[in-house]
Amino acid sequence: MITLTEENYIKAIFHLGKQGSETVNTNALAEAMSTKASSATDMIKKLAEKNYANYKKYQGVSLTEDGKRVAVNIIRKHRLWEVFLVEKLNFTWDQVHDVAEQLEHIKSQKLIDELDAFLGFPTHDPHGDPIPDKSGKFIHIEKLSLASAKVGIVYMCVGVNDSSVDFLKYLDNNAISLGTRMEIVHKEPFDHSIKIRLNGRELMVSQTVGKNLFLKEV
Amino acid sequence: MITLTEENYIKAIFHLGKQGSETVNTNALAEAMSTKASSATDMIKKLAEKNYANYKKYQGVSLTEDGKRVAVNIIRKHRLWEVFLVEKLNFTWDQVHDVAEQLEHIKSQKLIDELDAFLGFPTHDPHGDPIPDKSGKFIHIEKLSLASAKVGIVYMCVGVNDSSVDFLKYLDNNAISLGTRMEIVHKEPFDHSIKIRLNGRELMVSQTVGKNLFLKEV
DNA sequence: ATATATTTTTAGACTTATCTAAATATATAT
DNA sequence: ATATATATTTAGATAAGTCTAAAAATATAT
Ligand SMILES: [Mn+2]
Ligand SMILES: [Mn+2]
Ligand SMILES: [Mn+2]
Ligand SMILES: [Mn+2]
Repeated sequence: MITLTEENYIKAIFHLGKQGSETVNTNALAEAMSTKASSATDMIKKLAEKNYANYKKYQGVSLTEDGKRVAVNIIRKHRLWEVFLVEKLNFTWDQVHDVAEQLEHIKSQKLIDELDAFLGFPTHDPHGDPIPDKSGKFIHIEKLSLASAKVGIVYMCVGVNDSSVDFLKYLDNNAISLGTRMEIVHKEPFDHSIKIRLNGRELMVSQTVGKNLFLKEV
Repeated sequence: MITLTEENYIKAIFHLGKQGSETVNTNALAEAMSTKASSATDMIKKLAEKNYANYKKYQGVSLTEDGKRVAVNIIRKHRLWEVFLVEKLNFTWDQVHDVAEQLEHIKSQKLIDELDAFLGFPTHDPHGDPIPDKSGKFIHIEKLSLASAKVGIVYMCVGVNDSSVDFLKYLDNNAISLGTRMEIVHKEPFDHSIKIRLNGRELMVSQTVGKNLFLKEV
């Protein structure tokens, strides 16, 4: 039996440590969990005790195979629910995350299998993030950030790095969504801002935007 | 802020005390919550403190208007999710309750409003229980138990009193579901068993079944 | 009316997850 | 190499929800 809190820590270790294999610092984990380092230490010990995490004092934490399995399953549930909310319940992509944070902890194998089928076995969530299949495999599409895109080439938007409400609304306000095509017009060396052309009009975006928007060549 | 545990106690008080207005014994509440009377006492105090419950020592507990609002909202969510699971995700009526027990605690007004609309504003759950509308109103249809039905009259099954897996599977095995029509053929005075006719065939059911199946005249 | 049984509450302990403050280990700078 | 800074762990408290055992109140029986 695994608690909701344990699940959330495991998920955080997975995300911080590149799929849970790299070692994660106690402070980084505490920061991600909006808690104190002492609390993180307590939980790390508990996860190690339960064989979800590898831990040596002062040496950071990583996930065991069991821990990774748990993490992937929660991520799968989270992203499937996000698809459901957008596709079936008229949520926008900036409204789904908080609800999915709750829904991802519902325990029922049949529920998630049926939801997957009901949605037509989606491979990506509303933010372009891949949805692991039942066996835990991610479909990885190669993508690059707008910041590293090349002038003169046409790309399609395939994801976001930052899924914050503010960023997603910024994209909405500028009519950028998954599938939107854009050409890189100019990259300003001074402040790394980027001029792009989409749907005829030109738009200037900051380096921050550039780093948080994922593209692929079309 | 209200915890999951508080919500479950409030729901139990509501169900035990006929919509929360009648007074509920500490022992009955503990029994319903599968816990000890001392724990129930602690929670009753807490609910009274938060103005969800009326409580005088040794005199039992009932819900305040606030408490009733909370209870009705949870019941609304529970039953809407049950409809979703049956209508959209191929769950059978004996599979939905445990999952709905989890889903009913998800907090998002938009989620429940949109789910309601997505399902076509259903008025009853898969067990025939009424779903309160957004304002908390129940549509009450008059129904009677099979045990109190009259010989020679034709009825339609509209609900169950006992939603246990065993009872629901018993009904499945005997091809009885919501909407099934049946005529009362004979009521046995000795053990109160009942002979009914449905779809041409005759079936003998016990008094227990009679008390747990709800009908209305057609 | 008094004794007995039942119900309910209280007292004190335990678990999980959190916190603050202090101690200890590791990393960095001179 | 030693001092200083940073990161991590430990110690001790707190709050929520639970438990057992004992005390107190209420209900029932003779
Ligand atoms: Mn999300
Ligand atoms: Mn997402
Ligand atoms: Mn139910
Ligand atoms: Mn139901």
